[in-house]
Parts: sequence; C-alpha cells; structure tokens
Amino acid sequence: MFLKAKNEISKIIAQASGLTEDEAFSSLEMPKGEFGDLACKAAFLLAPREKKSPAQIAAELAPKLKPHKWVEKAEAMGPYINLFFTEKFYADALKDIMKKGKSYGKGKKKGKAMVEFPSVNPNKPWHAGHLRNAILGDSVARVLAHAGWNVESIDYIDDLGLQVAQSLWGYMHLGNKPSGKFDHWLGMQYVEVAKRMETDQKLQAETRELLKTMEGGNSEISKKARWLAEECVKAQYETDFSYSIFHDGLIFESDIVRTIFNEGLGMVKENNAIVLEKEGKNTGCWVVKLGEKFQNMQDPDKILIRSDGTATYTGKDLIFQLWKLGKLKGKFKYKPFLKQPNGETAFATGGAAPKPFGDADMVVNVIGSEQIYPQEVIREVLLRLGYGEEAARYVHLAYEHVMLPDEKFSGRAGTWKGYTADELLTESIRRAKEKISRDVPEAERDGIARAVGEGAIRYSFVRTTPEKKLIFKWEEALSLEGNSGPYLQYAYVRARKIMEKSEDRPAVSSGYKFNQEEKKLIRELCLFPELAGKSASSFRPHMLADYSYALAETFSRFYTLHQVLKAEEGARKSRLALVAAFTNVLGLSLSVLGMPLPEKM
RNA sequence: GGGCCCGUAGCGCAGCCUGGAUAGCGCGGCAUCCUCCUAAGAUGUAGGUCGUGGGUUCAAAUCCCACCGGGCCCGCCA
Repeated sequence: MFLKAKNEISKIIAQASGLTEDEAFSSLEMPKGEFGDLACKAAFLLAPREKKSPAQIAAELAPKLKPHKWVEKAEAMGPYINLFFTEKFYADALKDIMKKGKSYGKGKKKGKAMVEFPSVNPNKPWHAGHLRNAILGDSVARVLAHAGWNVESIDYIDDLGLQVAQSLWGYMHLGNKPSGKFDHWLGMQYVEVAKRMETDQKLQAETRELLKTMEGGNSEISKKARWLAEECVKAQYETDFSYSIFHDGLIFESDIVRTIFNEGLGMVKENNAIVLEKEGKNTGCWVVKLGEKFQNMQDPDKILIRSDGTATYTGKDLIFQLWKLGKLKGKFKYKPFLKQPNGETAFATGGAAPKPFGDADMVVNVIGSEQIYPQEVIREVLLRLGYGEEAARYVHLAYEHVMLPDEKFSGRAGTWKGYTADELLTESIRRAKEKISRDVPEAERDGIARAVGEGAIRYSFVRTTPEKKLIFKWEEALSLEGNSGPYLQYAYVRARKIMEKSEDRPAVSSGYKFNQEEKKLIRELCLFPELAGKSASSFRPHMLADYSYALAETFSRFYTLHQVLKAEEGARKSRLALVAAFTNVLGLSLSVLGMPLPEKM
C-alpha cells in the first residue's frame, strides 16, 4: 500500500510542479530525522529549470499540492517539502500488512534462477570461510525466491580434483581408521598427505597417477574415489543442515565430464569461440583469445583444453555454465542423495532418474573474488557464442575471504583446525544456553540454544557486505547482544509473547490516534517490500539484515515506552494489530535471511 | 605492466549504485532505568581531518582524476 501511496502522491506533485511522475516518485524518501513522514526533494530538481532557489520553489509548491486522504499536510522547510501522513494512512497501512500476511513484499512471478554455492572440495570439513560462502548463497537463494524467482540451489562437487586424489591416497595408504565425523577425519588425512608431498617425489607421482585413473572412470579406483567424495559430502551436509542451509541438486564433476562435456566442447569449437594454438607456448591447447578484452595483461589468453586433451578447471566450468543456461541437450540422471531437515530431498548426479534441473533464466555463482578473471572469461565466451542476454544474467557474486587475525585459512596446512563450522556452532550454542531465561523449562532449553546459537553466527556472517574482507574473531561472530542475531530474535520473541498472552483480536480501532513510536514503527514496516526487492536485485542479503535490525530497534523502543496488554481497549487492540504486523514482517525478513525463529528465549 | 576490491569514532560495521536536512549503528568507556507485556532490553553521555590531494556541482562520505595504505588476480592449479 505504501507503494500505492507513493504513486498517488507522485501524481499530485507532478500535477502541481510540472515534473514527470517518475521524477516526482524518485524525489520522495523517508527522512532519517524527525522532519516529517515523507520528504520531497522536487525543489532541487526544479531549481535550475525555473531559475529560482530551491527554498523558494518549495515554499511555493507546498501549498499548491492537492489534498489526499493519506496526506495531512505539506510543509516547506528550506528546500524540502515535508509531508505528514493522516491517521487514516497509518490505519490503512497496518490493515494492508495484516491482510497480506506471508505474501507481504513478495515479488511477481519470475523465471528460474540457479544459485551455485558453496562448492567446497569434498575432502575436508567446512571452516569459517566456507561457511560465509554457504550462508551468503543460501540467503541469496531465499531472497530471490521471495522476490518471485523459481530458485534451484545447486552445489558443484569437484570429485576429480588433486585434493581428492591426495585424500584418497591417504585413505588407502596411511593406515588410519576413520573415526569421528568423516569430513574432519578425512581433512586430517589430507593435511598429512600434503605435508609428505612437500618432500616425497614418489608420492607426488603416485597421486598424479591416481588422479588420472579417477578421471578415466570404470575402475575400482574411480569408484572408490567417488564413494570417498560422497561420504565426505554427506558429512559436510550435516554441517549444512545444522545451519539451515539447503540444496536441490549436487552436480559431481565426474558426471559433467562424462555426460555433457564433449557436447559442450564441440559447440564451443564450432562457433569459433576458442581456437587451437598452432604455435607459441600454448601450442596444442584450445584457448580463448582475450588480448583485445584484457589489454596490457601479461598473459591474457585462457587455456580451456590442455595440449594433452584434458580440460582445465575453467574449461569444465564453462561447459557446466552452458548446461545451467539450457544450451546443451545432454541431461544428467539423478539419485536421491540426502533427506534434508526442511523436508526436501537433495538429489545428486550419478543416478537413473531425470530431474528438471537446469535451463535457467538467471545464473548466480557464489565464488570468491579471486576468481573474477576466470568468471569474466566465461562471460566473454557466452558473448562470443551469441548469448548476450544470457551473459547479462550470468552473475558472479564475488565475496572476500574470511581470515584469521594473522593468517589465512589453508586446507593444506590445516589452519582450519579449531575454526570449523561445526566447532563454531558448538561453541555458539554453549554460549547461548548460558543466557536462557530461568523461566524456560529444562526440556525446551536445548532447542532454544540451538536456534539462538545458529542465528548468532548466521547473522554475524550475513550482515556484512560480501566485498568486505572478514577477520574472524570469536567475540564478534558469537555476539549475543547489540547488533546481533539474538537481538533480532529477542524482539521477535517479545512481540510473540504479547500476542500469546492477549485474548483480544488485533484490530485497528476507529478513532485511535497512533503515538510517535507507533507511527515510526508503521512507517518502517512499510519499507519492507522495497528493501526485499532491492536486496534481491542487487544480490545483497545484508541489506535485509540491516533493515531487520532497524525494525527491531524501533520495536524495542516502542516496547519499552508503551504497554500493550494493560492499555485501555482502543489502544490495546490497535497496538496488538501493530505487534501482529511487526511479528509478521520481522518473521518474514528473518526467514528470508534464513534465521531461525525461537518462540521463547 | 595491467585489472578488481577494501580504507567512515579505540575496535567491528551501515550509508556510496540513484549527490542534498544534525554522517548512523554495535562493541568497549562513563552515567541512569527491572513491585511494570522477558534487562539477550531501553535512555543519556564522551568519541569522527568519512585514507590524502585535486576536480565537477548551488551542494560531495557519495560522482571524476591522481596518489597513499591493505588484500586479491593476470597458471597446460582448482
């Protein structure tokens, strides 16, 4: 309804000022301070056209604005025109939000979006850095779904990498028996093998030989490698689920190589998007010539197929992306892989059943910023294949890495020890449990600690913009106070408690005049659809995290200053309506961020 | 040699796309508020050359240019 209000007000301003409705619309904003309910900056736009000062224009324009049922008055203040909403606006806005319920702010139906994340190598547990990727990807998937996209969350499993070969060697030859969570155990084998590799030439040759056999397929080794990767992924997905992160499909690299790769490569060759080098240092390789696009780069050409005929990572990725965009005839066959706690089954390639995955209208890849160049290469190839529109909807959501205060996370060196996503959650839950209210019965405490502990971490990762490097610090990641996940959950819990205790039905009482804090809260509730939309179109969930925090803050202030249940009837019912609307919107916003919603704390 | 990202209070961040009112928030500091819907809360207070220097503009944290500091990339690794 707020959008409708802005549109109608824009019309009035356009009529009185001679601006177009679009210009008038974009001149409207909610001011930060206490200047009015809606501010109009039209005078700045008109000043050069009419050759008068903005203040003079504002003063002349304000009285000319036609009255509207939702606008009480328009007051010029300097160059601004401050608009004040009527009581009817607040009542109508509140009713509108209550009526829309879960569909509030939901976008119109759009096409299919495939979101790929976190694509962690299947040979070690997730550490804090992988977690950032996964939380970002899962949140973007949820934000896009709320914006109307049909979202498929997929995961690329690189089961043909050197890392898996090394882990497999460790599994076969180190002689250690698996114990504990499989990904943690396998990660330790990998660290040991990587250490030996530094000096052991024979080991280097053996693992390379292993990798070759794996790539060939149809052998005991290749089967064992696939099994190892799947076991590791299953363990990693326990972590996935513990953070409420879910997927639809897992695409194994070995299946890409065996199912769609040749077709894709043929297509790219046919269209002359890549060339076979006949001379120079890349002789015998198929490369994308990029000298014109990346001028002054030391080595601008990108090899997709090595001189021995095998594909580079970017080569395989390119074909995979073509499949995502529905450009290949080849289809994967799937098997049910894991039953997820959200009730949905995650499917993996390598089975017998067809699934309608792929053929996407938009592709979003959550990949570290160090891969900007190879991702650009893929976009460039799409353009050369004539897929201009597809290239425009091929999004690399680049994020910066999580670091320790004085070193990086390294899978090889094992610096992830002590900072795995599993250890983080355990510690967070422990801290959350200590703070639970004494009134909460023992039986419910574990569940609450889980929701709060998970929410604390989720929020601390999702609240920062992706392009910012994140230095991991326990106290910040696990914060339970201030600008934190639990603060938001707490506001939600308090609001819910009021509704639970009330016997009235929420309803805006006619004649009730909202106070300042109530009006501010309603105005902020009005912003949700706009924020949700922006968050989706810019692939930035942190905008919603920010919004949720501001909303919860406004509610907390209202909560402290005004009683709901003990107010007289008119106020009580109206405030109840406000609390209901707040619960709905904060609940929605947090769900879209993937934050768990405890009922008590 | 070239390209990308970051630089806002002691620390951690939002705001920059689309320039406009006193640059917001959290942690930490200081001082208040629980006979009252959960104090994981609220209120007040101290704390800022928005990296530096130019430019554009009536107006710059925001746009443009140069520079400084930090990180990343330009591999027949992934």
